[in-house]
Amino acid sequence: MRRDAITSGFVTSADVARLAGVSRSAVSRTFTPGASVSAEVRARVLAAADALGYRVNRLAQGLISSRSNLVGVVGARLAQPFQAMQLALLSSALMARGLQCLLLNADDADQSITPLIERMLEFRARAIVIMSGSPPTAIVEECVRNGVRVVLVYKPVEGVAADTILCDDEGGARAAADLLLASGCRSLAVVSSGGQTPSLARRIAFFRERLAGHDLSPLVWAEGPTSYETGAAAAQALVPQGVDGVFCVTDLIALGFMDRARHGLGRRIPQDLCVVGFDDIPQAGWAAYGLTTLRQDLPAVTRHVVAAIEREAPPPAEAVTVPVTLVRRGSTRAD
Amino acid sequence: MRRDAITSGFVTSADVARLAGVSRSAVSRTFTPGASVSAEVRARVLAAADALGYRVNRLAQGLISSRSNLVGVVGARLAQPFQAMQLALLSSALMARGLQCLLLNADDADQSITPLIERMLEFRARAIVIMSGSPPTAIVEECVRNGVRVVLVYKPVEGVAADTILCDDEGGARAAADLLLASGCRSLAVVSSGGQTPSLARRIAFFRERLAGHDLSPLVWAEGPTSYETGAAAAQALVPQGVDGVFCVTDLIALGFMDRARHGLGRRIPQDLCVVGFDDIPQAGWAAYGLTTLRQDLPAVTRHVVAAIEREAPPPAEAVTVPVTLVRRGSTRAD
DNA sequence: GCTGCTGATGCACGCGTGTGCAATGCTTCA
DNA sequence: TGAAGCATTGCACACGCGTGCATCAGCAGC
Repeated sequence: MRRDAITSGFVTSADVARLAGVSRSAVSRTFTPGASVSAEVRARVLAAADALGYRVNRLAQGLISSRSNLVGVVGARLAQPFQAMQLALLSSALMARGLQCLLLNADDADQSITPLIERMLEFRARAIVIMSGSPPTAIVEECVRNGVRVVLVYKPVEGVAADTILCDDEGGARAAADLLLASGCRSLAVVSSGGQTPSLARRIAFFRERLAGHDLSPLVWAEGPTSYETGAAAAQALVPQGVDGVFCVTDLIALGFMDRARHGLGRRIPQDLCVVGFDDIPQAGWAAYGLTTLRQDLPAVTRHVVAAIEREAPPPAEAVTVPVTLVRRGSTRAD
Repeated sequence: MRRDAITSGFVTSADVARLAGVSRSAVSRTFTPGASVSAEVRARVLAAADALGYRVNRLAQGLISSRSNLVGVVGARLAQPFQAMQLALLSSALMARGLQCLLLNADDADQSITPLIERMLEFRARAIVIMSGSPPTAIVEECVRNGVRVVLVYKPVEGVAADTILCDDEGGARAAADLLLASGCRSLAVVSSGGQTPSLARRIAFFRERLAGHDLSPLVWAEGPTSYETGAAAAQALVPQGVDGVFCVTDLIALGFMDRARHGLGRRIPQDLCVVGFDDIPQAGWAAYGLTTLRQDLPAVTRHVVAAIEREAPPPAEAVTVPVTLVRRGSTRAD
């Protein structure tokens, strides 16, 4: 008993072929750009397809080519401004290229994102973009072996044939240090979270290194999640110690720091305290804050990700580093 | 020439069967819960699969069952806090149920999201969640006809067998009006954006209706995108007219309004001006704002969405309305 | 020893699509 | 007119998997 196209279920190319009075091949070719079909047959097929509401089954299509248009995107803390911006830009760019964005939320994936990557392999994804979590080398190698491109955003993995995109943590941290020093701050601190991602750790390290060149050593806060609340907690602990200049490795942390310093501890910014952030999320530019920060070039990052996915050649041996830009606002003093 | 499992490409169940010395059926049954396989064969198969790095092909799996585990999620302005929260919660909930979240960014889809839904149909998605845009009735009906569940979040479509989830715009708008009146505000305004979604339009309407019961008529602002900047622009225009109480249909708008009123126009909140928002995004609770707002129960919305996807029975005739909660903070005066 | 039953296993088919190959018909050129 | 070339079309196979059906071995009960 054949499926009844009227009653329910999806219409297949065989249904269309029957109605149009042609072979199934003709239907397939009609929807395949560059295939050889006469204008007359094409018209009949299109009419029949339209009448029946035919939609090509991409699952079957992917089965043939043994590769889908799916791109797995692994991310976490998607509700936070920076990650949300990243995802919005990336999903938009992928769609523009005809790629499907399969979103994998790593929030509940304690410890390892390996199961998420495995799921993408099962879907024969064309590529996997890692925006969060540190994938074990083994699983990345399995992806590469199977022809699934892996793009690591801010998450370097050693000795693996995957595209890696980094931002200029070094230049950013140095600029932050230089600006705070130029503002006359001498009692400095750097605020990060307990979850030390490679990028955040580098920002701390380069900031400290730069200060060490001036024989200064900042207080270091590295507890709690990467959140507004962590910034507030850090301010509560550090400001009473006389800190007059802070580099927060994330804008979100910086905003929490500013709020607690001002509204809880009565400090004036930038008169009593200078604050520098990192990322340039929209809230940093809001009038209540005016946070001086290091802007990440997210469009550039997105372009690199898409280029890595579409490139045919193997990934370059070296990571791409995207520059950051200092955006001066009211949370720091003019020189 | 058969594929060489060592060299490249994905391992198939036939490869595993060959190595384990069993039939391909045995491999399939090993990975099918509840199927009949002896412990000895299962062990051999698992060993072979592990040695070869076998991963079941979900594309082929979906082809068999003619239904995938994919859930299409249509959203726009994903970088904005509220939408980002929605997406974060939904993607997490879907993953917990073993469903895949296929993200469709509607930002570049001017006018119609129909092409996006069509793409989901081609992937034989199990369900489609519309968080943004107004799908034409015709395409929704096609989804339903093909057994693809459609869940409309805040986007009612008339006369269609789809689950619809609304929030209590009426109760929220009334609570906002009542609170502003109780605070002694008499020169009121309601601020929205130019892109009138059904939900936002209802908030305006019910707010006006409530005030009309007190013989009051608010100024209405409805221009620009639903953004922080729109709130600032509205403040610039409305505050000089003597407005002393504002209902912003979105927190993001409210924060822009507050910032301009305070830092640009020198008004004190709540002494000179009371502001009520809607949504309760994280920023509303930040110390710099303390925005009184109507909290949406996003976890409840998410639960309803997931329930609608998993339900076997046809969707209920009536929309589900999720209540909102008044969260009082410093942007309004105590009675 | 024979029958009936149960669990394990393999064969073969179908899911919906793309495509190589051969056959067919038409056009063009000598 | 005949041959060659080209565009078009259908047949048949392959993609990787799940599963109904038949087969078979093992075992209990008579």
